[in-house]
Amino acid sequence: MAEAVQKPKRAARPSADATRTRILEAAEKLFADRGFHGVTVREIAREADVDPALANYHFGSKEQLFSSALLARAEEFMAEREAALTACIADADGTPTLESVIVAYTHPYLEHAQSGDPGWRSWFKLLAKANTSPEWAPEVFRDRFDPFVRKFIEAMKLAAPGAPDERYYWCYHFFSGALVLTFAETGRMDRLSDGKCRSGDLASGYDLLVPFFAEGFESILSGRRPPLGGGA
Amino acid sequence: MAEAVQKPKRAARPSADATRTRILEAAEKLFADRGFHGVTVREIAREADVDPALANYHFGSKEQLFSSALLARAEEFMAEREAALTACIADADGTPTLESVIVAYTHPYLEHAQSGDPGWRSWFKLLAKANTSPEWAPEVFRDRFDPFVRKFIEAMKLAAPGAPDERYYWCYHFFSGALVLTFAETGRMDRLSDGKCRSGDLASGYDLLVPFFAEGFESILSGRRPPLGGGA
DNA sequence: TCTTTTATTCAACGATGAATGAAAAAACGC
DNA sequence: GCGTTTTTTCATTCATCGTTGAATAAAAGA
Repeated sequence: MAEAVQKPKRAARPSADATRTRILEAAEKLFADRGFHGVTVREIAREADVDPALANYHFGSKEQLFSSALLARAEEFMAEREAALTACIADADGTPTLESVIVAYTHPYLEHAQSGDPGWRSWFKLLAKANTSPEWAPEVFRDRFDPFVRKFIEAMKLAAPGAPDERYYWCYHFFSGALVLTFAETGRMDRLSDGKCRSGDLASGYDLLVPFFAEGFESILSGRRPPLGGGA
Repeated sequence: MAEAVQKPKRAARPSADATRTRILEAAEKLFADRGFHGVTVREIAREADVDPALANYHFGSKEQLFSSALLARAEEFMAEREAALTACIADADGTPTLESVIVAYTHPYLEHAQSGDPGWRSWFKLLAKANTSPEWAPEVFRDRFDPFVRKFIEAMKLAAPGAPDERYYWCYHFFSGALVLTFAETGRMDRLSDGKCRSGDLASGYDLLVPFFAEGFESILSGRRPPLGGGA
């Protein structure tokens, strides 16, 4: 268990919390850029301008440091999104539109990306890397992310009931792949479009992403567009 | 430059090519599972059952070995897809449907995943990891993947002309995020659905993915569903 | 103030990383 | 077969990894 928060039975020395924060921020940034194995504890310490031994002192191990970095913003992020989702359902008396559910799920990404705190953009990159390397912090996915995703899928069922169960999961899967990649800002689009399109222009991406996936979800879940049937 | 194929001015010793192949296969598998920095050259050599020095002898460096592993199947894969795309356009006299373009782009994934050669499934995982860590082999993306993606986007313009340029890029971006994640088989869906849905059932995923994205593309590119406009 | 707890520094530990160069072995052209 | 080239082995290069323990400093409790 990552000791992200030391038990404060006695008041912590003022600079200790600051040290932990500095290490976490450095870890977030470097892990986001180069992944778990691409970064050394010493690099993180250098970036945070602290002694290398402090990373282990405060977080126990490199693995726990990674988990702590991923977890740090996950709590806040998931709580916000869950509140948005609950409100979205309540506002619609239990029958929200697909688009409103997608907005509730997605809008916190945009908000934080534009919040002025660059740490959020790093964290989204970290999330993208962890998404294709779940072995780095499986417990964070299991305990923090998965439960919220299940609520999202329940909301999708409220918005578009009656489809076969597997379709909700596959549709979510497509959606999450696109969403996570979009907010990872890999810069690929910039190159492909010769600069006409910028990965960092997340507002434009968001404005297109929401209707794009609302339509995709609806066509599949309503059965308006049937599965191909030729894949077997 | 990765010497994926040694210049055969003299016939190579039979076992030399076999050694290279064994190293490449081991590298493909291990890099796919744990990423570039998560694997050591010694592990690859052990998996391939060869001396560790041979990896450097045949490929020059760990980085070139990674590039070679990513490149190995890329040539064949991209050529097939390009042929499919060209045929799809020609068959429709220059005005293909969105769905047919998506099928041409995507179907080779499914074919190889079901080909019985498990190396392809590893390679798709490798692709997914490289997709969020393009710094591992930037030249492969630039030289092999990007040109084909540009052709795909041109085909989308034939199928649904007249939309603002950026929309094609963003739509492709969403699509590629979902596609790559789907064929990476992370197993996340299995867990989320309590086993009701299997990541490895790529035929089912493909059958839903094609209509899902055909509809998403169409709604955005035709302007039937306008961008949100609230993201700024 | 004195004791206890918490935080930080510093110097190491053993293990392992990628890569290399020289020597040995195997296949080749002739 | 013989000389040449290609491939393989082996020992070793230097650098660095994550982590630890002892010593020191700073804060907090009494």
